[in-house]
Amino acid sequence: MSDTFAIGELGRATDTKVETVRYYERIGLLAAPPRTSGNYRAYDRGHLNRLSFIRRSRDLGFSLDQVRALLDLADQRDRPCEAVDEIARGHLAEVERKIADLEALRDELRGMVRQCGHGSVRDCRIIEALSPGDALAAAPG
Amino acid sequence: MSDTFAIGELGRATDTKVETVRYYERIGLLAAPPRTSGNYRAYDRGHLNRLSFIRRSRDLGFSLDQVRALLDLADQRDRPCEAVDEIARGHLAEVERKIADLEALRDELRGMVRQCGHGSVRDCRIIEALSPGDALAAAPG
DNA sequence: TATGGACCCTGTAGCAACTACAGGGTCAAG
DNA sequence: CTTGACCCTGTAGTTGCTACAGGGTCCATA
Repeated sequence: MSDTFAIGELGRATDTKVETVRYYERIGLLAAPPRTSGNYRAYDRGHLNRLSFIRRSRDLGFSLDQVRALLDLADQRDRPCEAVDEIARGHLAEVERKIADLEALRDELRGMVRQCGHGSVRDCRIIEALSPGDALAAAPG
Repeated sequence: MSDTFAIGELGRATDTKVETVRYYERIGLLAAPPRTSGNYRAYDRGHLNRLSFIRRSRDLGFSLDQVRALLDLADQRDRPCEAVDEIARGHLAEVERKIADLEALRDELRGMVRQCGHGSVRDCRIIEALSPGDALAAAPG
């Protein structure tokens, strides 16, 4: 029933390592809380909300800079939320690009793995696929 | 028609920054070439092949450690290529996992963006989606 | 009252995989 | 003989943490 809590408790409540909480404070993402007489950080519910927001955003893949911007925007409750939308859309576009890249990658890897004849490295299609085309001739053999 | 070339040329030929080439040398991925009288690195076709292999592997998302392993294996030409196959398969599984993660992420982001009513931040669904459920009550406002 | 263990503090260094200087040396062209 | 493009070494920065080392605090238990 305490209304403040120490860093370990905060970490457990938000699934965040203690070092990470201190790191967020150091880079100015999470406000420094008041200290107890023993110099322990004393967090309150506001900090908990803030950190939850940060962690959820991070889980969704927003960068720390994006999280910072989102936090700033979340505080300007009367402003139009276009900027928020833009950050989210930008991130979505980024994620979609990454997926496309990874899918191309996956297809190439699948091709490589499929062609592997389990012979010797000499005839390995994977090594071959990774080697430069006309340069093989110059390789020591 | 020179049979050796300087680091800049090597970089251009493999789409690699000069600093990156030196970095690969420093971490022992690319053999240190002989030097000219003026202490310039003098690369030959073997280095070019090696670096091409490295870059192609990196483009395909292999980690430097994986690349190192692939290079070692590629040199053991008489060994069976199972180890190569295993690295490729492991990497493929990793890529597939990443794609699945990103697709889940994308769906969540799409949902958020779709619901944005372009009103004020106060009513922003995106911010809401990022905020902890029961914690909103405690937010100032 | 002492002591043990769980927790907290600061500060620094490490991870991947580069990238970007600073402060110099080399080399070919004009 | 100077300009400018290139090269050299060494170090520090990037992102987002994570892992110590070397201490201090707090609370329960003997």
